[in-house]
Amino acid sequence: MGIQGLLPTLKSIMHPRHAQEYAGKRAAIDTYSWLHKAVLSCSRDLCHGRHNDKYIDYCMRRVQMLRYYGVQPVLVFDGGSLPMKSDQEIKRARSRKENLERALEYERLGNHSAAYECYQRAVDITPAIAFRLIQVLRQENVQYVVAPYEADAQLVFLALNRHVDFVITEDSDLIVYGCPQIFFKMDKHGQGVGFQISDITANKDIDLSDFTKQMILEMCIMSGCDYLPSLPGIGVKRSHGLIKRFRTYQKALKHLEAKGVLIDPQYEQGFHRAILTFRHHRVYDPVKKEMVHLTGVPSELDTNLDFLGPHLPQTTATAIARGEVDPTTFESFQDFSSSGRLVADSNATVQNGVSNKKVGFSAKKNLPAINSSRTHQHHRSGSRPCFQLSDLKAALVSFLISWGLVCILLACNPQVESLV
DNA sequence: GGCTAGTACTCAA
DNA sequence: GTACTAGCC
Repeated sequence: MGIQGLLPTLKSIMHPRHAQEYAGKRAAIDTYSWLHKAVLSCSRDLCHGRHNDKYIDYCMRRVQMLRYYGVQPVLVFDGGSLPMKSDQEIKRARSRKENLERALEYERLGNHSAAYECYQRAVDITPAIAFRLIQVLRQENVQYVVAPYEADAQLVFLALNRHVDFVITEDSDLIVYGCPQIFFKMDKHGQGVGFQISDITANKDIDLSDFTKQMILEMCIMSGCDYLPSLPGIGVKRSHGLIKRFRTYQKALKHLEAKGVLIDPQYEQGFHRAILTFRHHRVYDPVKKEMVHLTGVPSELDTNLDFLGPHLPQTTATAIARGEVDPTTFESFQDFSSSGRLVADSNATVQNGVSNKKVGFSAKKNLPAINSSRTHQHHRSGSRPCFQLSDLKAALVSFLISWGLVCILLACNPQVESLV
């Protein structure tokens, strides 16, 4: 759900941007935010378990648009859900079920437009739906990675470690996770609004000039987030005022208690957990090819981190990241059966790092989730490997081929022109 | 003024 | 996931 009311309070530092302004850069994409809209055009079929490519077309058009403007996309998918979010998941599942029942009823009564609306609310973005898109990404040589848990944390990991230059999303949580550069609300033409953490000191609505990263995090959690509901009557403005005055959430809570506000004893512990969840979320490191924390866990931290979700063995984490196994069931994804429906083979599971023979997607098996050689090329940190001459040649050849293709397409296909 | 809760919206023929 | 807004404190 993100942080309610956060984006409007940061309006003064949100600037209209176009995808072409990010030419030459690499973007990590919150694919869920695309899929969420993309499935609307074919929700009825998806609710009935029938395949419909429209949502794939939606995503691929955006991929092509970004590539056209010189932006290299890396699509990031959500993985398993966290125990802390299970209540929310149950509520959403119940709401989808109710909407599906309503849709079927409206359809029986012949009210197709009402049924259609309910189908849109009933459609669930399953790992199988994501997997269909991943198959196309593989064919089109588009880089992707499936996060072990929340995509948000994975997106920020890629940005903080310079695997990408910025993130494309609709979700305000990216700011809470500390993402340095975000492109919000990008439409099909490539228009959206840009956000840079370095501008935060210039914000007008709420003064964040002396706020540290930690204070922004605490302000956001206090105003209510996915991992902790806010105290009654506390939104962004009041939590900002409290953190500005008291600097830490502990002191702010003490002040509220002194004023007679009743605070559940569990609340402070929940606050601490929420902080740790944002800071140390489990993500996949495409270079180390293993699960790591978004930011390193200090050795003195003796808290049990089980609420971050279990640590998965390297083979499992890699199979998930590559989209070879379902991140929620660990079952292997199989190709489509003759009926055109996606089936997961229940006999092919990865458990405790011991992979069954069947695990692994047969086609283009050796294509990594994020091609590590490419990833290395784009490293700008101290650990950046040497840039090889063969890489330069390959890059030059692929650049010339790409531009040749663009020119041919422009000459033959008026649809490409419409992207401009 | 700020928060809450409700509604509407995202696609695209 | 978002934005907008009526109604409440």
